[in-house]
Amino acid sequence: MAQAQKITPRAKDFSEWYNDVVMQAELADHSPVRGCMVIRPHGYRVWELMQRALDDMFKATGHQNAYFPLFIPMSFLAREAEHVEGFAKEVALVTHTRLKATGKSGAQAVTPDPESALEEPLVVRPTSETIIYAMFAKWIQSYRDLPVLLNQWCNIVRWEFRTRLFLRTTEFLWQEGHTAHATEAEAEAEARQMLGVYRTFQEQWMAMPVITGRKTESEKFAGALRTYALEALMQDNKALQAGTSHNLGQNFAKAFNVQYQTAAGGLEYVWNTSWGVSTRMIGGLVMTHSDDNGLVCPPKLAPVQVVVVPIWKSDQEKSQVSGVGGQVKAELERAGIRVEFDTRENLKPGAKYFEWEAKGVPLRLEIGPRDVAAGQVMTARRVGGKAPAKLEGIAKTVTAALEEIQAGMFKTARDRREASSIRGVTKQQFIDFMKGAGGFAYGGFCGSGACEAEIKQQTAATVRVLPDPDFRSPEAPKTCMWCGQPSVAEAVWAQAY
RNA sequence: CGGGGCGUAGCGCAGUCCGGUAGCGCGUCUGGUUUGGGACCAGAAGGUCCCGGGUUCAAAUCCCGGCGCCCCGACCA
Repeated sequence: MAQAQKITPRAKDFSEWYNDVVMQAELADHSPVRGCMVIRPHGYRVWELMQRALDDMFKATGHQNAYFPLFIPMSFLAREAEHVEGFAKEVALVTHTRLKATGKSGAQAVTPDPESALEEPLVVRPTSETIIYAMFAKWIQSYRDLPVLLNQWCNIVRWEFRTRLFLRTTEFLWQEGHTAHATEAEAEAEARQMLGVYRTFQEQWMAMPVITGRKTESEKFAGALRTYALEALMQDNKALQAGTSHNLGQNFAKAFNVQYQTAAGGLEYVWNTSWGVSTRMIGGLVMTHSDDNGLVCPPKLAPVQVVVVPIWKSDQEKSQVSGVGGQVKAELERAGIRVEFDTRENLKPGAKYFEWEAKGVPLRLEIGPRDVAAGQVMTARRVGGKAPAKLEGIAKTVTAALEEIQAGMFKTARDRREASSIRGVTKQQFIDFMKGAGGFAYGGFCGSGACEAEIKQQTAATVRVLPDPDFRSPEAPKTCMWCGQPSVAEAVWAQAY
């Protein structure tokens, strides 16, 4: 309820709009702890639906779930030089194991008991490579033990300066896959495979178009050999990194001594990968599809796919439409559709419409006396118009409509992204583009970190990915769009979240 | 860590300049009438005015000192 508040229009203030949509769709709320969020039932349901789809895909590609601890010995983080460098600035530490009463009141009533200081502080995991590979070292002896294909669903903590609901919070939920392989080629194939899984999920479930590709040195994961990523373009033309997959090489294997005996009797380090997506995707979902009326959710991830709203005047009409509404609900449920029958009597139908629209329900069925008489319901799409539908075969009609909505959302989002992309940019076009509306800019790149840094400094744009073949321009650029030196790869730039 | 905004009922805000003991809208509760795009009438409940000190006969309001939140930038998934 409480639908009277207005959502700030996107055009007025995109950040405010985003906050309003998240809050009014009841996806999440701010917690008493700065930078942390509470994921509310409606938002958590979206996450559960995401988890289920992804988990099925992980299982189908041979992975098993496991769980590793929240606490990691501080020294573990330090074992891989690049890794510790990457995370040192944002780890939370556990230094004591108990509190002591001070006799004061309020916030000063308790204090860490100095007697209980840990000899070695524990870090709250910002990611689990170190503790997982420490365990892999115990479990892996022979080439017969490989590959190891694990995943865990968990929370992690990164102490961020500035946070935003779902997009960047101090604590967030994610999954992290961790694998060990006998050869570099296998590890590379795994990293690429999982990038493909993410792409399938984001395109087909989230209806969010992504560009896949490789990260440059400056953007890759701390400790990885190579990082691959998926980048989506939000409605404000800023890019969102929606997932990453890393070929870790033997960096962690060497740091944690993960070795195996080969068939020939030699001793080799394993090759690792890690890959993850997080609740950040929910932020991506919001900023890809939603409008000034609230959340727009693709049917496959909508907690409520269909809402049935009865309309009546007299008691007789009420019992009539309620009967039909109940039947429709039951029939849709039998067809596996997530449906809500909104029988609340204290709200007028219009108020219900606004509420369910803010919550992103893709399809609404209105049933009034006139519909009952005509053997039909009125269908109203969250995005798109109203049309009557025969009661007979309603489940089929609705299923088809949901599929059409899902496909339509992907197409709309992809068209929008393409309309905000330019290819083969020159330096001046690039500067103007980034200063103006922004979006994805494709151009030649010399590969130098110096060029990258200068571009970032002058335009706030970074290389999002060196795109995979599916996304490259028909003609490979010959020179770096910035410095004019020979291009080593096409790159996609954007200002990013 | 810089720049901006803000903290008063569950939510959104007015009142602060110019001190006089707190109000509006929405929501909530009760009863009744309503219901094809945000219902109406009547009644009711609900507040340490962010915290601490100071000035004053009197502080939401003035002074000093804290704390917290949001937005923008630097850093980052």
